[in-house]
Amino acid sequence: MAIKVMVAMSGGVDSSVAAALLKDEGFEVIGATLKLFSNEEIGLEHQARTCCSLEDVEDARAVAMRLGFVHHVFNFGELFRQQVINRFAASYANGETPNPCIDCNRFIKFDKLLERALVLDMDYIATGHYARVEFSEERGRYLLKKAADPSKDQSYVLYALTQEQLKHTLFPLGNLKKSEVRAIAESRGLVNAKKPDSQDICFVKDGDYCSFLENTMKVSSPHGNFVDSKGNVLGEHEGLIHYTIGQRKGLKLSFEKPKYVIRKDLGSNTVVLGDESELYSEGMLVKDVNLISVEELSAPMKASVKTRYSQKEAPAVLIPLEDGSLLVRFFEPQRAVTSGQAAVFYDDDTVIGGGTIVHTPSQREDLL
RNA sequence: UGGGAUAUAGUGUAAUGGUAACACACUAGACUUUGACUCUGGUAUUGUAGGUUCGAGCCCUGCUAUCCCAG
Repeated sequence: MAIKVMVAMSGGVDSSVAAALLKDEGFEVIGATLKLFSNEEIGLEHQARTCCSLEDVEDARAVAMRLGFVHHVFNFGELFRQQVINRFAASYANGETPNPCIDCNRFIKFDKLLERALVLDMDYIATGHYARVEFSEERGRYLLKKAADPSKDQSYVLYALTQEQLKHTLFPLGNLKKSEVRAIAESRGLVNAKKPDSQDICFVKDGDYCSFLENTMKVSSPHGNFVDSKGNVLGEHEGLIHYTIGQRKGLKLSFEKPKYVIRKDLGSNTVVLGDESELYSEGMLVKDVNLISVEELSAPMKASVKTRYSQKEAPAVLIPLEDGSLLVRFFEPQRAVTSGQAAVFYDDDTVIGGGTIVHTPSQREDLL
């Protein structure tokens, strides 16, 4: 009997090609497109184009039809709002810089969608992510690995997957290059072969997350002062949510040298500016840790650590703490380590695990 | 309404009298989970009115503005 796979299809080229490849390999494929939000919900005109627009659903459906398999649309709007959008807003309101894609993977695609797939008697779900899953006999564990194409690797946003989830997950694009994927789409005559890569946060139109937070989510972020590390007032800022650690542009202030956001203080509603040199951290605390390649960490371990998406990994030591969080010490101080962002630990191309960065300079002293 | 000094892009500075430079900011684009970082471009005829000179930001005069000292 054929192995059954549900492919999460966004309407983009990647997930479409993933479906095509699985079909070629003889899997019994069902396509599923998730309706995650409505335009009204995210403060847009009914007609406006977004990633969950009707066009995208139609693209996915067209591909499914062309390749000859069934296609469903699931409405996960309520869940998406709770688990992704609300968490995103809460994180910003708390002075952090969140990564909603990770939550979407963790709570929606690889949780609720997988659950539904299993209920429908599927063996696996598959997505168009650029990453690889392997089972290690030696460890008796499923491993998450980087994609063969390092420039497209998305293992960073998948660090939160559990063994149970990985066991039922396929990433058909893990060994392909983006150009190869486009070529396959082209040769199959898929409608979205030339569709631009998606980027930015899918539920925020034009990258304007500030107005989304303030107008749609009603997050209040009053103006306050820019100060230097000594507390001298340098100017007025437009609300904490407008800034992230390491930010240089958009401060609307000029000095002899470029200034960067080195800290945000929720209590005093101030944004602290400083020189590039003040951005570096010796280490950080990581909470909500999910481990993949190992069951648990009982002793300090060396790893390469990524503190932001598309940022180079840096060597560090992971030190397990009693409450399950990790203390991470870098070999070389790292730039712009930011609360709310994910820290992902690698051993070469294998994901050891990851978690959420909790980091404020004031904590640095007692922690390190 | 006494004396002195200065006046160059949004900001801070540069330019032996010879066709305005640098940094920051802003802006366009690339990259991008981050209007982030980074990268590549773009943006002023020098407070104002005259004068000297082949030629003035640079010299001279008036005006205006600002700063300092004295009141």
